[in-house]
Amino acid sequence: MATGRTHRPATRSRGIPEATVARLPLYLRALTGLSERSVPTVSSEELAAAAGVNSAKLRKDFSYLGSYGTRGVGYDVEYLVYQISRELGLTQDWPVVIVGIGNLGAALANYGGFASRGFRVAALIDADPAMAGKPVAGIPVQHSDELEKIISDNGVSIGVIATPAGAAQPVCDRLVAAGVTSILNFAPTVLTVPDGVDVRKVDLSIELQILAFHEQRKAGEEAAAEAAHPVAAHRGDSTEQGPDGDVPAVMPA
Amino acid sequence: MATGRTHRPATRSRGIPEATVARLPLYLRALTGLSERSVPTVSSEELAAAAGVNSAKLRKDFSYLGSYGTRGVGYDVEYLVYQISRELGLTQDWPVVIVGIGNLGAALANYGGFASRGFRVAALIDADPAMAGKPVAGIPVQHSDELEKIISDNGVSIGVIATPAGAAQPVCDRLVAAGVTSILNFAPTVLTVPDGVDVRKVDLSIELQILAFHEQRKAGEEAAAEAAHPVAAHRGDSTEQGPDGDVPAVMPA
DNA sequence: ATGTCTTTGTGAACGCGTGCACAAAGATGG
DNA sequence: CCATCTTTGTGCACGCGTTCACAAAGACAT
Repeated sequence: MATGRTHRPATRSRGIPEATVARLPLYLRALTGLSERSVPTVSSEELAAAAGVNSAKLRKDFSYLGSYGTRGVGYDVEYLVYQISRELGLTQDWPVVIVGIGNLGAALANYGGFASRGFRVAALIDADPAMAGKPVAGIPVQHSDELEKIISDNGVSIGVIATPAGAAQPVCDRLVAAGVTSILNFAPTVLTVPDGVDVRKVDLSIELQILAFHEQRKAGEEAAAEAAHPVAAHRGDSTEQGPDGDVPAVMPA
Repeated sequence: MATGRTHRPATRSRGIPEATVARLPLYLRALTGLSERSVPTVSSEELAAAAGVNSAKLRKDFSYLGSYGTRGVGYDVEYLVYQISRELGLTQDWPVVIVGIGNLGAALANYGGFASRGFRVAALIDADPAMAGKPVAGIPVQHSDELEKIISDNGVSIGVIATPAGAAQPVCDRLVAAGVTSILNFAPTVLTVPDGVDVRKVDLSIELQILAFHEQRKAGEEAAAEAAHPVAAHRGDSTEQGPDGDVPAVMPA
């Protein structure tokens, strides 16, 4: 899970479990697809398959929102789209700022998934004076000096940090001081924020490391299987290097 | 949590809980920072603070790896870096391919966090013939036709998908058929893969939506607090544009 | 109206993850 | 060598999340 919450003691906001909230966007996307194909109703089984989850889980998730289904029939697609959108707060307009317009920041500015979901890129901000005025995704980049003014003029409450690691905390502090209360952090750093501010972290490197762990484990099991069946030698890896690589220097208790 | 696992019934790989594995990269980063500053040892309390977690949790996490600390002193930084790296499989070289060299793919190719952690970008692949040969991050982009050959020649087992949503599943299928067994997916789609293949998902839009939910909730509470202040309006939750917006058309059971 | 059939909504059980609190272990000083 | 002090490693309890399994609810046909 690439999610890094920041000190909210498992608060179930208004009775909706955090895990459920995290899945609502998934359902919403699947439903939007159905809606575009003019599918009128959908069963929990079908929708669950489209969203890649268990149908029981989906039904329980929806039960936290209310009784929006019809037994024997399923869920009305349009109605459910509306209910979930409203629950997530996507029926209103969320101006966001992106700070740090490097490769990643530019990618985010160009990302279509924002505008289609009620998010509006209010401004792109970078510390490099050479970037100022240069348009990215049709929006002129503004200098960091303008940060506080931009936030307050546009009523921005959500900020995206795509700066290098070193700049992240200072930028974060300025965002918070200016009134931002939700931060999506792409910089590989642990951000410290006051109470009441939400931080979510996306870390590309961490995701890859988790994959590497499982990959290594799979390679190890495969090697063990090969040792049992010395014939089927797939993938000439290296010289056998099992899951432990070499011998641990300290014996576990 | 930007994490989307794919059908692994909470398998605790080799006794290490999934939640712990997800935190190991976090510890590793904090430790690397200490190592660069030549700090010899660190206590669980200090390291936990640097990694942004609870110290008890950190100690329990490390206990799954073995007894690598010294009571009364703490943990040896260098030794711990090595142990965690080995556990995550970062002592070996992981060639990865990035498919889909748009804004995001380019950002990933330029991302420094990969190379420094045992990952090597073996190839950049794109379906657009116009991109072929063009260097991105110093690596010439190759055409999709070469995909299978690249994977097998380089022994690639980890693939990164940064294509548009529509192209993701076909690309995924080809990657898997060619031998890739771990996939990091940035496309906003649910990927279907055979057993034995790991998928992790990073979805920028979903993270923002989760933030919007909490933001809305905060705004609602704030409004409720304001409503309570002026004349102490008890339970005025119906006419107020609170967290519910408008009145639900269906009454919950 | 009655029965059958489909699908929801949920009570209950279970398992994982988290955090507390403390005993064990080792360092350090006298 | 003994006492004290620091910090680890972990047993235990608790709460959240997941899954099962089924009763209730409604559609639909007769």
